[in-house]
Amino acid sequence: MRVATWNVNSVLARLPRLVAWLDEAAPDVVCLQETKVATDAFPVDEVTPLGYSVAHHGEGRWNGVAVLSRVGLEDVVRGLPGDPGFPDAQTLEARTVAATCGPVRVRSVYVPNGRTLDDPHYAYKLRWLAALREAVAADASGSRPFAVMGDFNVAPTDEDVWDPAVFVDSTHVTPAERSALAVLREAGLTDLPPRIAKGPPYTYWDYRAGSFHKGMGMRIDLVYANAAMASAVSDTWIDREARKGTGPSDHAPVVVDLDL
DNA sequence: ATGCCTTTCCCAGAAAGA
Repeated sequence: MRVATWNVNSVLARLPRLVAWLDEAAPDVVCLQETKVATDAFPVDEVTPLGYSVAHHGEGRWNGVAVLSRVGLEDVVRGLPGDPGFPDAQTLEARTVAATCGPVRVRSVYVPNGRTLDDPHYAYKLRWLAALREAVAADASGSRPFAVMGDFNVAPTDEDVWDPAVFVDSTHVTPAERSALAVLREAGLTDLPPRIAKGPPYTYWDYRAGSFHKGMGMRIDLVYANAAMASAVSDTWIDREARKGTGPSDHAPVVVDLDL
């Protein structure tokens, strides 16, 4: 079984690349982030011919997450219990959706960016991660294979950033953000390390300044698996090919192969 | 110099991304 996560940076703008990638990589389950369309505006008709059912949680211009599955799609849960919201609890953003796909359960996440350390968005990011820990606790400690995967907007270690000096006093690398991930793992989750194919295991490269070709990347798209899933992993890899060519997302997919 | 690119809103330029 193959599961994957990919921040597509607009599912409509990425549709040709997404369909081609689904056809080629043939994942059984895919978590998407930054769909940037309303819940009922997901291009379902474009992926059903490939065998996928869709659970989408969108809001329009920003954010938006989905689970695509060709092995069943049940018990869909949109949103996050205890979501702090931004800028307030009355304004909830579409940043997570969970579903059971055959033998596994997955949760697609698009963690808030944080913007800058003195921005209210940064405090929101930390509170959102704390709420996520509570939301995944039962699945993480269960016997069914489970993973929370997506764009965490945190580089877990300095090895996950091309130049840590550039990120001094920036979001994505602070002790508080990394601690929030550690607390999340304490729920019973393991960060699946991507196999090193060529160079560092980055999953994101800024569109600007030729970052991809200069190797200026970060590993911020993560798969956090519980024990039942981690023990079944046969391979974890980053599909750098998807970041090449015409009209790519700025993120590459992370793919996990399972022997269940 | 605080952009360099891409996407959305929708046709002008702002906001956001990380």
